[in-house]
Amino acid sequence: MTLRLHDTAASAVRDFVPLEAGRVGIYVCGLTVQSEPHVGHVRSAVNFDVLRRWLLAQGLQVTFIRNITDIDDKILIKSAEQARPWYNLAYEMRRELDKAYDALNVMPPTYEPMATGHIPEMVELIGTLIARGHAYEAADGSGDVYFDVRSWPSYGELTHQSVDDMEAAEDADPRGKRDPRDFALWKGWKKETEPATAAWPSPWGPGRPGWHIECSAMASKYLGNAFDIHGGGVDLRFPHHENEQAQSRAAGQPFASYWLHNAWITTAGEKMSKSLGNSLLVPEVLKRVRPIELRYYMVAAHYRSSVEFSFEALDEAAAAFRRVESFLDRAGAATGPLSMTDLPAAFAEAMDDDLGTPAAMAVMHNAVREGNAQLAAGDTEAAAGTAGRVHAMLDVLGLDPADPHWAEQGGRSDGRLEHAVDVLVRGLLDQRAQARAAKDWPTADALRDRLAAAGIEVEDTPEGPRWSVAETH
RNA sequence: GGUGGAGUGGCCGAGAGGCGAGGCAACGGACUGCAAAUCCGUCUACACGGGUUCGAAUCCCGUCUCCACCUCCA
Repeated sequence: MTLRLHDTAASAVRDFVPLEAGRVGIYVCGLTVQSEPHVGHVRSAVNFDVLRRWLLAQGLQVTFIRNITDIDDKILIKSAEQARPWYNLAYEMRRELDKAYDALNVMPPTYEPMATGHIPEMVELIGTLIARGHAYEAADGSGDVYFDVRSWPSYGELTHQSVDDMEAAEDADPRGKRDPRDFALWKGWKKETEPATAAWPSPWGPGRPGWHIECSAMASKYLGNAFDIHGGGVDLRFPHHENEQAQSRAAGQPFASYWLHNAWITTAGEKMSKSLGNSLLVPEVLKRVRPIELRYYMVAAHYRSSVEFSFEALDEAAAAFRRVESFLDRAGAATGPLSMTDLPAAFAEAMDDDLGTPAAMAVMHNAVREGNAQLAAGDTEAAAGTAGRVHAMLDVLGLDPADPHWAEQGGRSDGRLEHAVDVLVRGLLDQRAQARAAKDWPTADALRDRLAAAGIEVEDTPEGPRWSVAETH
């Protein structure tokens, strides 16, 4: 069985063969830290986290790079508006982003390079491009350096476009470009409007790097001139990834072997945007569902399908996940601590088929139903085995409730608090048990209603009553 | 104008020529003092019009609708 992945460059699903057996290098474009992350941003991170976990589950050694763009036009504009240094804004937003990633159990990258920490590498790469005749200094004395698109015949290859068919740029001010499609590698410092802290020395005068060159330089620094997978959101295919590939290859590097792109989370049928307000920022959504439930929602759809975000669908996903969680809870209670067992073959096949998480989820749900039936039949040994498989499947998806990471993220169990509440609830449940023994149903139901009013649900099971905090909203 | 993607049942979401993914909701049954949970069962599909085929949600042609991207910023 071979992992197959959809490669944008090939417009097809291809067998995945690492450049070096047993090792995989992945570069994923992170964010420009200019505003708070919304759920669309973290979807990309979650999708590639699933890819990473699946590769790890195959026993591969994975080097995972996700960058931070911490200098760009928007950061400069916003920080100026807020009258604070650009690096202050970038750092704050970076911390917000880290929090969101962490909340969703996205594994930290092997390295997380920041653009401003790699200026020398970018300057060197630009120098190489100029020396090879693929880049030039702007004719207008601005200090800009541009990539010469016409000098690279395969430009457009990644996104299957021809330069001549591209919409002519309505660029009234070509700013010293030879062709309107040429893009900036280096942006000369604009003394009048930009702070001196945002300019670095270079052979072409003070300035800062263009967006595309950052990723080219950082990818090769940490992964080498040739690496396996480059990922990002669909919007990055063009121009960003097309430009990256053109630059790196024009500099003589093979660059990425596979290009993976995740689709959007949309609202009202459209790409998320700030005009929709704050409702879709990650902390906002996490007021509604637990982080693990949000992650489930994201993993339940295929990474290349756009997902129409709605709170109703989110609630449904949360309900579905609680069913799985409830099975593991009850299986654990019946059989003792659960361990992971082997992954079902159908699950592995689904994951190998371009990370078919929907089909993989279906396998997991079928196992839950089977396990529930085993529990109902009193076959705890079989149920323990099934629960072990469910654990293993959830682990690959980063959704194992037993992962201590979730407890730190405000999961349902906080040991001390739960114990304290348990003692209090047990007292009431004892009273209810007495009432039930006496067939005093009104009293028994009144006690249950009282707990319900406090947000505690009671279920009677063959092993006695269980209580849990209601998840309704 | 170019490039890429989408339209599936009450809802969310898979699949990509034949055997109805899965979940949520609803309804019926079992279980329960009543519930809850669980199990069993049931219902509603493939945007539209043609075509190919023994057979089409899936392939072909046409049409409609929607989305994304098209070179810092726009």
